[in-house]
Amino acid sequence: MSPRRRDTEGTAAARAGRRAELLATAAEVFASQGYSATTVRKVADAAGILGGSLYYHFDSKEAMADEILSTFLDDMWAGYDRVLAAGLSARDTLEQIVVESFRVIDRHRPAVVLYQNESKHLATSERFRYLNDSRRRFEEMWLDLLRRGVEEGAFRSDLDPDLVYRYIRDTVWVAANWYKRGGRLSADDIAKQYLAMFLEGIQAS
Amino acid sequence: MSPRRRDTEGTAAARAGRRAELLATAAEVFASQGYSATTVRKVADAAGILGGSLYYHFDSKEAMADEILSTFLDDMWAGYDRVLAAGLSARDTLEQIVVESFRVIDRHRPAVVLYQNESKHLATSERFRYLNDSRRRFEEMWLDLLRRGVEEGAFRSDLDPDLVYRYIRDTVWVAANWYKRGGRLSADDIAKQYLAMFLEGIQAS
Amino acid sequence: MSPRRRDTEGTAAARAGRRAELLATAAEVFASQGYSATTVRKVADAAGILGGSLYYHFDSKEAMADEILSTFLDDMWAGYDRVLAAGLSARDTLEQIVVESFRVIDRHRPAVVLYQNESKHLATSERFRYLNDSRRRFEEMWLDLLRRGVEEGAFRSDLDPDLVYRYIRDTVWVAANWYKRGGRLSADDIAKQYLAMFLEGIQAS
Amino acid sequence: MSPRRRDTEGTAAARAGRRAELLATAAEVFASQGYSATTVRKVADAAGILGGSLYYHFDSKEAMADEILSTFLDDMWAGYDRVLAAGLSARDTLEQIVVESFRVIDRHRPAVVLYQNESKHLATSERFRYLNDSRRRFEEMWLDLLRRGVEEGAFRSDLDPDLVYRYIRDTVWVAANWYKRGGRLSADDIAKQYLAMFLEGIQAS
DNA sequence: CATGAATGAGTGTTCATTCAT
DNA sequence: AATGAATGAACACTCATTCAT
Repeated sequence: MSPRRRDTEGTAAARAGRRAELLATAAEVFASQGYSATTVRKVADAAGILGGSLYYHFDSKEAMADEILSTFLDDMWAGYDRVLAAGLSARDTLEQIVVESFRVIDRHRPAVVLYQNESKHLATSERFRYLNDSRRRFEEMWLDLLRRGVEEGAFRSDLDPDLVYRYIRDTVWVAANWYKRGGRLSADDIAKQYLAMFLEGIQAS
Repeated sequence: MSPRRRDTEGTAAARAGRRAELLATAAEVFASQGYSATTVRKVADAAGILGGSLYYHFDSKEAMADEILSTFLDDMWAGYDRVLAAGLSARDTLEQIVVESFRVIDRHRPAVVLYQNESKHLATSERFRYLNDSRRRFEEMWLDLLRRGVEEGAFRSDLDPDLVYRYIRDTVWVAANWYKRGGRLSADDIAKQYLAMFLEGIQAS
Repeated sequence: MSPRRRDTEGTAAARAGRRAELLATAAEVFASQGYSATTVRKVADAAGILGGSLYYHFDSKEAMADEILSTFLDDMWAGYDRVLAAGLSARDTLEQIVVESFRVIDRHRPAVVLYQNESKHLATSERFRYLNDSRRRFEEMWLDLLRRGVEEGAFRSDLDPDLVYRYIRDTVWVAANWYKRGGRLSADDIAKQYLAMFLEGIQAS
Repeated sequence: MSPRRRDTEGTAAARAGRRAELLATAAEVFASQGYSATTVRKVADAAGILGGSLYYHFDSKEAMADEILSTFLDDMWAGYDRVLAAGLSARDTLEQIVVESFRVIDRHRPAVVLYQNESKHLATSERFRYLNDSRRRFEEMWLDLLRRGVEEGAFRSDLDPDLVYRYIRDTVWVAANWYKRGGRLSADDIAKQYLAMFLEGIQAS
């Protein structure tokens, strides 16, 4: 490794680090104020620079949202794919997927909130077509999983599959709105209790 | 009833009707595009009038959101209060509250979506203080209900009450995002299945 | 005089009375808020009717200003012409003109304020050309009067005539801004004291 | 003085200079068209920039008026205070105050016109409370001065003090409407002749 | 990398005006 | 005579974006 190469790497890494910092800030502001209500200036203020200066790093406000969302989705699918590749039973897969989901929320909370609130709207633009792709793959994954669980005798057969899908999907992801890293309950704690409710319900047995 | 009185009533009713029409349109647009991303002109377009004409009926965009939200919340609490006054067991109360919630979603779908997405943001302004009041009352009602259910031996005691509260709250209300009146499943159908999942879980027994 | 003619006259008189009432109201509002800052609705509110209803009586906001100003100017010139026709000395003429001016202020206070504040701006439009005509005639009248007074040995000759003209003009008319009918000093009282100051100054002799 | 400090000063001075330029332009337009009838775009046009660009420099149209008026009033009172501190006789003080007033008109002509025409209206808003404060202090100063002049035997005692105050106040300030820098008569020339008229009147002696 | 100044399209809102009733 | 509802142009102001420095 030549010093020159080290310098270049150092610079590139520094730049990437700055990008990541700015994106984290932007995601936080987008999540807390809403994408549309967030001005570029607010993001810049939160980052301690002037509005125009963000354009040195990003092409547009949309580009920031794009990078925030695609980073989150890539990470999410990497985790899901690991689980799905493990060849577990439907019940165990569901467990792992839910656990993985709360870990993703832990790592990408503001991005998840942004996704939750704005993906429907953003997906109308060509640039965000992948949001729809992801959503469709997500839906297929869950419907397959639920169907398999019924076949394997693990899940009840008297419930509407679409409804069950939406039930779990909504419940898990909307939790990003209140989840706080380092709070009383860890992501894994929440996953465990949510799973208990999904599977067994809240009724005393 | 004299003709004159009928005329007056007709006029007043017509005016109220127009307001309600415009509010319904506005709620629809706010819900589908987001409050902040919705321009007053978009609302007016959807209503078939010009942007400025809305101001004959309403003081501001905020005033429209205000009326939409307070109408919905008033109706919701009227329903809840009827249930709570009936003196049912915790389990039956939960059932009725969930059923009532889906009926409110049926009647006020766009308002519920608006509430879901924007109340946090809107509540920072004095005018929408009642949003916070309602949220607090809502939270108390649920925590009381869940505590009582545990005492009555109806609900499991091994779950975190705050978490259960959020679980049910989120799951019910977020359904407003996809619920469609006149779809395959009625509001009561959805309530019934959601209750089954809340209480018994999706696991085969 | 036939009954029919009396009816017609009665109606016409009533209509003219309503016009005059509305114009008085409009003048009051124009004077107190400024022509441009006064909305048609404010005038209508002050008159106890709705904004659109004013258009039954007047063609436009400008038409109201027009009628207010021309009525005032006509009355003012009628008074001035009476004075000028009397063939008095310059000194006595000045006295009478000043007295007459304060009487016009008494009768048309809001119109005078409107004239003071807006004539410059309004006079750019064709419709208000008469404002410039009046101003020019007014200026000529005063310069003649002052010149004659110097010739007659009544007025000092060491002062700039233009300056003296502006001095008196401004001082008299700007009083409309604070003059109140029925106040401690009548219009004639003020005229007398102003004349004392114009002629003799405030210095003890 | 280090180069760095010089740079910083240069930049700050340049910014202040731009502000002052824009304010001078705005004052000119406000004075000639009236505050309310002046659109922000007209101001921007006169400054050779676009409407929105003004908001980089100022928070609002009101903020411009605020800065214009407070700058003028601060300068005026600084001048008055110098005169008042000199301990002159009432007569000499009056002379100096009038001279100073015309110098202020010379330096702040459009601001004075703006003040004249709009202060009554603007002063209703909290932000412009200082307009009322200044007006009150101004009134007290004059009434004190006139009373002292009578006591010192310099001014006539047969005139109404309030009336004399208004007479002088109006006459001096309304001159801002026609005063032109570099015209036939300098500010000091006008002051001298106005003083002659105030003190001795226009009557030949 | 960042700033300061500007752009220009668009936003919520106002308002003079119209007109069927 | 007056109302109620609407129009459409204009307004103050915002904001994503650009660019010379």
